[in-house]
Amino acid sequence: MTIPKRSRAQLRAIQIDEIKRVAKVQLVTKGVSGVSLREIARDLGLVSSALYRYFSTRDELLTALILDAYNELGEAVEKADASVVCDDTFGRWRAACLAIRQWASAHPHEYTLLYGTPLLDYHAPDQTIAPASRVTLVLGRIVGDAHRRRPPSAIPTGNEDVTSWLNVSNLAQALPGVPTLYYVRALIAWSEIFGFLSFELFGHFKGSIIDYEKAFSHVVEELANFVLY
Amino acid sequence: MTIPKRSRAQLRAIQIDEIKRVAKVQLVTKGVSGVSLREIARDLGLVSSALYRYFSTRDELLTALILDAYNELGEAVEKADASVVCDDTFGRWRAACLAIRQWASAHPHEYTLLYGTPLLDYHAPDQTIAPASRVTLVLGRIVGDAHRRRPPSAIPTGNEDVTSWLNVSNLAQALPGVPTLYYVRALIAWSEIFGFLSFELFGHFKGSIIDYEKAFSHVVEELANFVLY
DNA sequence: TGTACATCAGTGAACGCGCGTTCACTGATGTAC
DNA sequence: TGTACATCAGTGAACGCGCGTTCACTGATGTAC
Repeated sequence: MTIPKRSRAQLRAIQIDEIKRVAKVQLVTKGVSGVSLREIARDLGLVSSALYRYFSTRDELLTALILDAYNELGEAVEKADASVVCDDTFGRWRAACLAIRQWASAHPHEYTLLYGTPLLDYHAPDQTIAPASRVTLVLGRIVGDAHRRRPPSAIPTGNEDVTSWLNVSNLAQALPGVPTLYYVRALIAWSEIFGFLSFELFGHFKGSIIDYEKAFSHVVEELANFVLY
Repeated sequence: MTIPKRSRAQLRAIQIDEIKRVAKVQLVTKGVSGVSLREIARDLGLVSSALYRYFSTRDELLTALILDAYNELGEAVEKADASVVCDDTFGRWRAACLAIRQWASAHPHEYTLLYGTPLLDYHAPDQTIAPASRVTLVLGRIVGDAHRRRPPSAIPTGNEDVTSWLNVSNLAQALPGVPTLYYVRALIAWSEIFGFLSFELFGHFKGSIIDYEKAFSHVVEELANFVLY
């Protein structure tokens, strides 16, 4: 009987995963404020100070949870987008949006961690920017592809100067090939997807909507007509 | 020198206002979780148990804050709507939406209390339903008035059965005179207003928007075209 | 108009609980020569 | 291949702090007759 030997680095990685696993259970059952280092330690049969070998502060642990959540969501949406043939921009839009809702429904507390009230006294480190952008980049690419496929005659023109109130260079990067006139629409579509899901999860649609999945898919269609063409 | 005599009922009302005043300061400076009965008592020079004469539990105090916030916002929006001549539905829509944003910007923590992550272990009593509906009713009435003024020829028709996934009787009441086909659009417009404001206040638009007020007013215009005509 | 009694605001002590973080330490595992 | 030293996981006690809620009580204010 040989004991499988794991290196310190391996054991360390395993322990970090264990801590995050238990923390996520607490997140799901009691919300962010219920994530407690002392309770994690208790659950793992450790003394509370032992956790400081892995996370030097509670905020650092929360950051890890946030990063994981952004990456999970981002990966789900990227996969959904990739599962539809590139030319079918409407299908890609639909798939991406449904993937967002699916993830949010399956992980309401993680969703809340990302899109609910920001944590007080918590400041997201720069680390989180890239994972947080994954979803947005997918949506922007789809909108961009849709507009690149439009006949030039169908492209609306306008002469309002938008540079004073929108960050055009940033949006141009996120929405490649999209006419400036559509930037506001893109921002609306983007924020409406999450606005709808927040309203759904936070209970503001109670009494108005019976079947949320069906309602959301109609919303997605309306938004597609609004932003893709 | 006569001491102005106040009845017990008057003194009680004054004390309740004082407690709420201090609680709101805590709400603004430290968020909901920072609202502490013991600290309120300290601020007022009272012993903590004295507060139980006025609020039998912390949740009851929070409910009072929520009610006040809903009513403040509702009143602001009702006034904005009433300040525009009734026939000008676009003007009324614009005024109402801007009033929402103005209130949210001026009271971000109260806004968060109403539209951010719901409080854990807090269940809103039925009391809050009516004040919470005030804003929605104003918006619904404007949309309804807009549709009632449309020539019948311009009213789109569709034959999709919406009753299985929307609460039609409820929506018919909130959107008097609005064709069923527009219910989804109304829900989108409604949730987008708050979705936008949440994204703004919670920092998700950072890097995309420079002048939020101007961006919001464009959003309001797009939504008006989307939902009023 | 005065007395008797009920109501109610506020006191002070206590219950029982939670938390993040620091620090000096033991003992096992890994590394360099 | 064996020894010396450094690294690191985990311990246990402590610091210093917070909270909501209950309960028996005092003393002032209001009410009914």
